[in-house]
Amino acid sequence: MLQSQDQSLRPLTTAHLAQTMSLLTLPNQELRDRILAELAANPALELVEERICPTCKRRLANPGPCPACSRPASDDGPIVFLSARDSARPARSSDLDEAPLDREPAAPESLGEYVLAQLAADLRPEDRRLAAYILASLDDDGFIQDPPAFIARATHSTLEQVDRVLKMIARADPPGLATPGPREALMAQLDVLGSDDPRLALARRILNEAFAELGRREFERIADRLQARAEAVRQAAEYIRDNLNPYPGRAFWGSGRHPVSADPNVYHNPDIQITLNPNGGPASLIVEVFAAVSGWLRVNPLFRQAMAQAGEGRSEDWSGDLDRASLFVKCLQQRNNTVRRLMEILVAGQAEFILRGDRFLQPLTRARVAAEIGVHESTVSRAVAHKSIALPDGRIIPLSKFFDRSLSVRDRIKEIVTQEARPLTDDEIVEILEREGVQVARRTIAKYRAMEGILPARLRHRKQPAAAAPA
DNA sequence: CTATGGCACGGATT
DNA sequence: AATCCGTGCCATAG
Repeated sequence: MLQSQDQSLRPLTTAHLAQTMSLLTLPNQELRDRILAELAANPALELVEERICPTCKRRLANPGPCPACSRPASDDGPIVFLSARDSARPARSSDLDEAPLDREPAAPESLGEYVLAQLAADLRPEDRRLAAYILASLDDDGFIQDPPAFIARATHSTLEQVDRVLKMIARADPPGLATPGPREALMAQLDVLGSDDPRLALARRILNEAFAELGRREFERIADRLQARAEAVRQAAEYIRDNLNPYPGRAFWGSGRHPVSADPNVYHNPDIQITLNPNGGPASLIVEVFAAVSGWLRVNPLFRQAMAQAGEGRSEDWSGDLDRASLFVKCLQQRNNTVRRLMEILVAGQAEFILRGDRFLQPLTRARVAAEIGVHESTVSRAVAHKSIALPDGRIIPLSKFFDRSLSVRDRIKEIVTQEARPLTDDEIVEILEREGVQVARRTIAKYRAMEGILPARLRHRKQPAAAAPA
């Protein structure tokens, strides 16, 4: 901790670089913990309260005018800016009235307060106490252990009331809270998402009828039972894994301390969100890079002042804090800056992909992006790693998908196969793609097929819907 | 003989 | 420096 010798110099460049790199890799969930730890340990750091843009109601993470609103409406280019973390939930007017939100965001209890604040407007006065009781009874995973009847008795409420409030809570921001277990949490999240993703219907059936098998990844067995294609089941499972979270209480407040159950089915709240710009043209997007904490960090000016006034006796102790604080702030700014520039390029180059789906992903390498924004390619690599992004249609995908060379081809292959009149061999698929200007090796088609769970031509006979029934 | 899956090499990523 | 991914070559199933 104390490295008193180093302080004479300013070896900040290397330390700066190292820390920036390490921060860059962190997703918001973990960055948040990191920031809170730093705040607690360093009195020179200060968390300044967030501001809310008066016109568009967005929470701003930086000083200065709101970038989403200060742009002229005629500008159709993408708008990329930093916004205070608030995950996939659009700003609601009711939040603004209850302005003092998580100022001290660490305490797990505040998850309840956070949800309660959202519900405040819609909640009948007589249900308020009930909601508070339920939220207080949630366990760490966000589940409610007690059966509704028990709650009703404990709070002198009717079962109808309890059910209604439970439903409201389950639809609130970390969706799926106050459900009895992972399965119900996932189903509640499906209802909230309600996008038009084709995998959604099957996902719902799987949760309903084959939840245990899903946990064991027995896709073939599920396909059998539901009379569906194994490929479709696999995709639905993928959708569940990417977009839903079986432990709604954990994802929200960071998984740092929990043993995180080796369950890979945990999604992070997005670190970035892209929405359509209602004021701009059809291709105008708003990109919000969420800050990890509400408000913005700076070196406490009072602390700096106090140090200047204090005698020399104390100042060494404090200057260490001061240096660390300003270093930390700089690193954070650098991280934000890098991510912001990265997103500018991604949105500019991949608008089609964002708006129209996997097929339209342009081939893009991290190296090219690195050259474009003038950083080392490993920097881009770190900026992309471990981050997730919410697309306008509600899908939440890892940021690295933007660099997946095979995505568009795999998507095309899926389509070709579903539309084929007779089973096409890998070589024939190669030819089709060739004619479309896409050059891939035959061997690669085989690999992609495997990835998508598509059977080889020999084994996939006719139609797609229900092919696996007879014994 | 043809369509696929296994193994290994070379470039890209981390 | 370690690892991942697209490909080419080869053995094998049908």
